[in-house]
Amino acid sequence: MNPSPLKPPRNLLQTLFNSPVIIPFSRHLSTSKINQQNDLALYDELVLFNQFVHQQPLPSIKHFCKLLTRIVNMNHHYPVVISLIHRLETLEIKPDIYAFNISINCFCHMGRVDLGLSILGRVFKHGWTPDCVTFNTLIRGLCTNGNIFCARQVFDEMLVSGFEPNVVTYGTLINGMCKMGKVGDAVTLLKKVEGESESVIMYSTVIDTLCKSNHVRRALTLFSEMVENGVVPNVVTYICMMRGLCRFGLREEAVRLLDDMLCRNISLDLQTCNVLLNLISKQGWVADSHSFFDLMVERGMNPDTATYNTLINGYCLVHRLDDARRLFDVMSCARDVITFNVLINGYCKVNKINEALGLFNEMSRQNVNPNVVTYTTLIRGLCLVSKLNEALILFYKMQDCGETANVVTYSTLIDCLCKHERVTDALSLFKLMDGARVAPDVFTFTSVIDGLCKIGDVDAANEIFLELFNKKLQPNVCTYTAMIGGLCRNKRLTEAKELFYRMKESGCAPNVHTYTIMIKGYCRNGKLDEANELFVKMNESGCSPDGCTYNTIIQGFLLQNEFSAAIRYLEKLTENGFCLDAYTEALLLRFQSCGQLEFSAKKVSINDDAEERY
DNA sequence: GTAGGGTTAG
Repeated sequence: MNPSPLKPPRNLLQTLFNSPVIIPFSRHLSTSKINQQNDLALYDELVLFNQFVHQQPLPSIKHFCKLLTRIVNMNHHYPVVISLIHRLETLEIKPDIYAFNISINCFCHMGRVDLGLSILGRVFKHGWTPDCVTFNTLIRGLCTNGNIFCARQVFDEMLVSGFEPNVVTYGTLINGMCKMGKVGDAVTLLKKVEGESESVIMYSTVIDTLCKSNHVRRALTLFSEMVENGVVPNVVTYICMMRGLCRFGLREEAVRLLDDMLCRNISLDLQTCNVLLNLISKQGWVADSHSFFDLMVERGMNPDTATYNTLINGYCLVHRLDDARRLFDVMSCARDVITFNVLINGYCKVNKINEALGLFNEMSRQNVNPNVVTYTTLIRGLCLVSKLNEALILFYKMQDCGETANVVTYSTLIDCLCKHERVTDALSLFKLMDGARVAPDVFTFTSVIDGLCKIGDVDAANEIFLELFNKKLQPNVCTYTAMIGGLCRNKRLTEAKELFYRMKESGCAPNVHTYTIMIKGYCRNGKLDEANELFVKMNESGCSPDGCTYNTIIQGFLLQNEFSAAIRYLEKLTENGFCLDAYTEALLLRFQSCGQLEFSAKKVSINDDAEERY
């Protein structure tokens, strides 16, 4: 087979270095593959480099540096640039500080900060003076490689050697500290440079880190301090702050921040508006997102399809399907596949499968092609209304239509089959994935593990659990909880306990479901002291019990005739505004009627809908 | 050559 004329030969560099003549190369622009275009662009630059090398007199090092920068920016060809610089040296073209900085940057990006540092030594050896960029590049490299300590040392070295750090130096170091979770150090450093107009970037970095590490109040305080210091927040600052406020459901503060931003007349583009709109919509604050939408229009912005999709999704999230539909009908720009998917998903979530299917049929009339998401959404919708066979038919139909099922499609079906106790069907689908070359993810594994546990086949579940590790996947809290639950239900308490502690050791925090399942396990095995102990522990580790946890522990005590403890928990349940479930209520009545328990059931609210989860 | 955020659906 002939090699593709579009691809440079593999030993390109070698050829170029050894060749005294310019290599002829015919270009074919018909290619559509991006990587081939990148190869072409690189090839062109390499040809140019080769021309430079053979020019007399030689172009200056500046010209070479410009070329090298282009190559780096093109597609991060760091090793290529390193070898080109090496080639310059063999040709006795003296590198300047620019060339050294480029080398350091390349080495840092290749994860070889050590080599970057050795370049610094060579800079001194050649009698050159490093500049701020030299230090900044090294500090950045050290930070991204996790060596904040060394980065700090370079920074201190800079100070004692009389080099003046600039805003970028501080920004780089602050960013590094934030990424390493040392936000306190970052704030201290930030205080040293506050007031600089460019410090908005540093403030944004710290604000973002605070928000992402659950310190949204501290972020808000820093935001105010920043404004007081005369630093004007920009769109980035607002987006970071808004995301934090939305994540913690602080609606009032979020709306105030949005108003503040609009008052400042900060120039907003459509894309930024869509990002903000998405944040508000995802919270289900439809009234706020709609007024923001109106404001966008007032300000002369033309909402695009993404704007409408975001807004429609917001209405769907709060189950206001009629409003979502109205927007869908009146939208002033073209509907795309996402518009349909959003609304179809909205209908599916409220079990309106016929409306969802109606929209699906509407798609072809409007010349919008359904994609894998459309099919997966509908499959999920069908499963939700227990139409499993129809879901399976659609699964095969989508593939007939040329749409390939992906891991989400498989996982959705497998999960639904498991939940309907059709574990054998789920397993055959699970095995089918291998042949279809679709790699199962942690969600797929969790569904299968849970399904097997629920039908009592804990050994099979455990095998799948081990397979997950073999596939280099990391179990999440649901995976662990499913497995622990299975072990508990099968009276394999010691193994369950072991896994519970192993989960914590691996850095996966148990949630309310995990704790409740463990508590139930203890209760069922008559270990009420340990159940009690864990109940206290879960509170201490910041995980609040829910109604199900209370019901579980009350049932445990009642069944062991530990009535006073049961009543104590019953009171706590009431205090915290939770309800009894049907089973707890029946137990209470049973013990009351045989005179073993004196308790007025009137004091507690009973909720027949409260489900027994485990 | 060096510092920050975000792009709608399962």
